[in-house]
Amino acid sequence: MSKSGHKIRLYNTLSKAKERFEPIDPDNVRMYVCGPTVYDYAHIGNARPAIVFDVLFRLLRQTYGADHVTYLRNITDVDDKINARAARDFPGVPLNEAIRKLTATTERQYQDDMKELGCLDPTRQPRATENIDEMIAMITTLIEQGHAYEAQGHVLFRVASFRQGEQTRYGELSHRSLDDMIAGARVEVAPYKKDPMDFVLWKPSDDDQPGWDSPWGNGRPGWHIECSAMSRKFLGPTFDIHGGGIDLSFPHHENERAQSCCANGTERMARIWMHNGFLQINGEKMSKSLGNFFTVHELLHGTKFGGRSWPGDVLRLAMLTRHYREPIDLSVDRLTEAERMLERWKRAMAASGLDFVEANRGACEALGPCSKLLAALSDDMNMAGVLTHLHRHAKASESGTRLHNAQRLFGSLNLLGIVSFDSMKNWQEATEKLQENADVDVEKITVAIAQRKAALAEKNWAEADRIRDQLASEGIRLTDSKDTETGERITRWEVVK
RNA sequence: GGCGCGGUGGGAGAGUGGUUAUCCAGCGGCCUGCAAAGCCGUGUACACCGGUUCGAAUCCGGUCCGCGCCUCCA
Repeated sequence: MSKSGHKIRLYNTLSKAKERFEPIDPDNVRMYVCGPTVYDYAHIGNARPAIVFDVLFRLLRQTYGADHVTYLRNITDVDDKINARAARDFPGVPLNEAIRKLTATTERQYQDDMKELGCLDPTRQPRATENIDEMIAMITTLIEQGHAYEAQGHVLFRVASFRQGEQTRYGELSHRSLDDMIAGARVEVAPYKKDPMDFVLWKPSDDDQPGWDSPWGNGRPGWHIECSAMSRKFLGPTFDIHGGGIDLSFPHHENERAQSCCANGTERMARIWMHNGFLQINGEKMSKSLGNFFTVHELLHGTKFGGRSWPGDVLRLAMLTRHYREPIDLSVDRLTEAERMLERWKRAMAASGLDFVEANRGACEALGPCSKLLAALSDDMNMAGVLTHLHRHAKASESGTRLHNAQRLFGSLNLLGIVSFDSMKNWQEATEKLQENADVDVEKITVAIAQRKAALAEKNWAEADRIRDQLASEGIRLTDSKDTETGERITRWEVVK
């Protein structure tokens, strides 16, 4: 049971069912998510797992306490794509230096992008190149225990050795049998493999490739081993949640799991395996060849998508308008709808008496989510249910119990990382600034409103409308409302951009 | 070829063996001198064909269509 009383249920790819989430250690809930390979700007598809698991991170922090959750997201900075890109972008520079430059810049871009999307920093973001020793140690163990073998400078994992008695365990996660995989394999099998499914743990490096000394000569790790080595180092042999995109379930996660269980002598690597669905653009798979490939940076700052840029909070909300396990279609319509929703919520909060000034920071940040919303979120992150409750609070804060619902709305949006005290403060200041900076004569407007009020009192509709139209032509919009107590007409004005 | 996922009203998107999802748009009404905003009400929806059932969009079988993975990929 969580400290705040709600029960979290999560869908486990391994069991193909929603499971009650029971942390191994409630004082240290541990989650590992596969992070980026830093060779280029993150594309918008990369943003989905970052956002989805950030929401889960926030839910876990809310449930078990902010100091009782460890979220690890790795940085893959050794990879053949990186080598190729470094050589291309930094010709004439020694490869190691070129790689360092490339990965450092790309990683910085990634961090900036994710921050703009409202993602908290994971607890740790270990780099592969800083944990080569741990990988070598793990590979050594695997060889010693007969789970791996050396062949022509390569070290390969013996897939058939991941078993329980007579029962092979390889394929349990992605739910496919070894026979199926071999039958359906379309890749040529390297001659040094004893079995077609065996995969690389370590491979030799040429002089023009990054390499590290190892018992098997100068070489570099295979892709899968880094996650096994780093998760063990920072989270231990068995942890609570392993996340990533659905495309990673095979072979990456299958391989990770085989390596870790064999090397650690454990039955399980992670208790729950979670996978987010793929992102599409206007109904098509995003790919460079289709010309519908967009980076997070382009969406945030460029004009390639829909002819304009999109704020991080809008992108985040749009990304959360579909259940994380389903494919999501990103389109201008979806973004526009998210933007309108968000705009309405912000207006509702501001109009309901929440004032985002520094003096209120502590009180605002202490506001929590509504319990029904939390229950929906805890049900395998049922965002549709979450959105329903957000709408309810927005509606109620516009009409009924205003302040209370605005507080719930803020507390909920804040939990989801869609708004924060600072983002609302900036929004509020920007709105005020728009009024202040606009080239308007407040005195004149005040007089005009008074004149219109007088005209209205005489039921001189024509004159009243003329004044309103005149102001409208100057970019000032008047809106009337009634004082709920006295019934008196209240006229507000705002600058229309 | 193998494995898997999905097809819900004009659009988005949940859920569920019998009871309003929700949001946007539309329509009707309230409020308003009129606007704007807001409020209330409103939809022949659940790919197709069979089967189980008192009752299925929800369970079972089949068909069609779309998609993903099996190769770097979030």
